[in-house]
Amino acid sequence: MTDIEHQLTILKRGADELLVEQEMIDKLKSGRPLRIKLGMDPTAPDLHLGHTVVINKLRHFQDIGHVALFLIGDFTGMIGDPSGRNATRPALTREQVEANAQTYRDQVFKILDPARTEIVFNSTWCNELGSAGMIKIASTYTVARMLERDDFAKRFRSNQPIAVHEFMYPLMQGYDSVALKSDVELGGTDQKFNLLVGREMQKHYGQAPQCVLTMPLLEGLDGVNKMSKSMGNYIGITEPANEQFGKLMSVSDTLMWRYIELLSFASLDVVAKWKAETEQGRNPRDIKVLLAREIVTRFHGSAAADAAERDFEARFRHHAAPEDMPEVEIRADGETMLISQLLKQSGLTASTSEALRMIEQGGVKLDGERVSDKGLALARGTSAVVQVGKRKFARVVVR
RNA sequence: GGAGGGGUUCCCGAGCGGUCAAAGGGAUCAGACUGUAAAUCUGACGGCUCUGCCUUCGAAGGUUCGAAUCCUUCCCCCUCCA
Repeated sequence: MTDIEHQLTILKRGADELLVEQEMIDKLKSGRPLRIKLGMDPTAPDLHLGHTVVINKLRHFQDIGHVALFLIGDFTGMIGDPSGRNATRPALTREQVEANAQTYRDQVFKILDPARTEIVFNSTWCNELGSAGMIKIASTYTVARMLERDDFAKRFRSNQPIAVHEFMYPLMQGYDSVALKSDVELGGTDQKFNLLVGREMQKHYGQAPQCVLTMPLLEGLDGVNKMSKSMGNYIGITEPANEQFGKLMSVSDTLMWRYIELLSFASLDVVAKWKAETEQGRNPRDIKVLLAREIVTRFHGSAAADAAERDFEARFRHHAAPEDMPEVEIRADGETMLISQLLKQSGLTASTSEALRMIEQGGVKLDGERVSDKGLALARGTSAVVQVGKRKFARVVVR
């Protein structure tokens, strides 16, 4: 396999589409470090694994010698990306944008190699443009072409409002490519239109058009919907190691391979070997542990990954209590406190009714002993490890 | 502007004067089985001082012994016509 082919294999791993492949090959052949653009609007304060799919891809490019341009869309963030939307996005305030931009900066270097990364803000050049510059940009694209875009077309057809400034979003994103002279731009599949506008825009400004590499949207823990904070099916990159480990272990066997493809840096040969082994009867659980370890190590270091694994083993294989759990002090009104009250007040259940239900269903344990008496009263001064279901623990003291 | 159809518990969706805290499905949670996987089975799924009581069916009023169900006003959505 030639060097170019090898690079191409790495870059196309997990990718949805590479446009235009021949152009990509030519760029790689030139031998110079390519400028790879990835833009993110600072809309959400915290990143989750879904966001990292495309950042990982940027890392792949770095690993074979190219330059990462991580663009924080502090200007475009204030327009709001209409992609995949059926309504205008609320614009962000300057303060929100800045706060989020800072978290992004802190978080992306868990993945990217700082030595080969330039962090750029598009307000740098967008603010320079002025009205005249904006009009010039707006003149490069037509309304008809803008309406080709599916989400705009749908909204237009169904008489949902499209504010004029929303047309500016893809144009400004495209102009970013001009300003950065990018060779390749990465994005999720939902970004395809915007990425292609970048090509048009570059041609218009006399540059060679960038190649476009789109990555699939990562499914969340449910394996169905895309990972998102609002669906609650995400693994945040700042979550504690134990949480990340546990959540990864709870992923289904099918989804596991998807996660490996899009999140792991294990080489394709290794992945192929894992697959072969599983088919020959190796427990997929073992592979999942490897994945969980890798991800936790990436965000918390290997010591934390060791600890998370040990904790996981203890808790779920040997049914021990976790190493650290919240400590709660509850004040009793009288000399004793009912177990249902304790559960509610310690926050282990949302309501008294839920507490009683959990006891009926055998989901409550006190120092490892299942509680079967709904009327159990605990004397003041009692201290115990209370467990509800498989995952909720607290060390509770009655005062 | 005109005509029609809707708003029910997290979501979808039945109910159309009492037997309704409200069918069914989904999601979720607990238990069993496991690899905290999937599948499967069982159960739960408004709140509380829990064999009972209280608050829910877009909002506010009203009729009635009794309303998610009937009436009035208001708010919001959808479809068709202009």
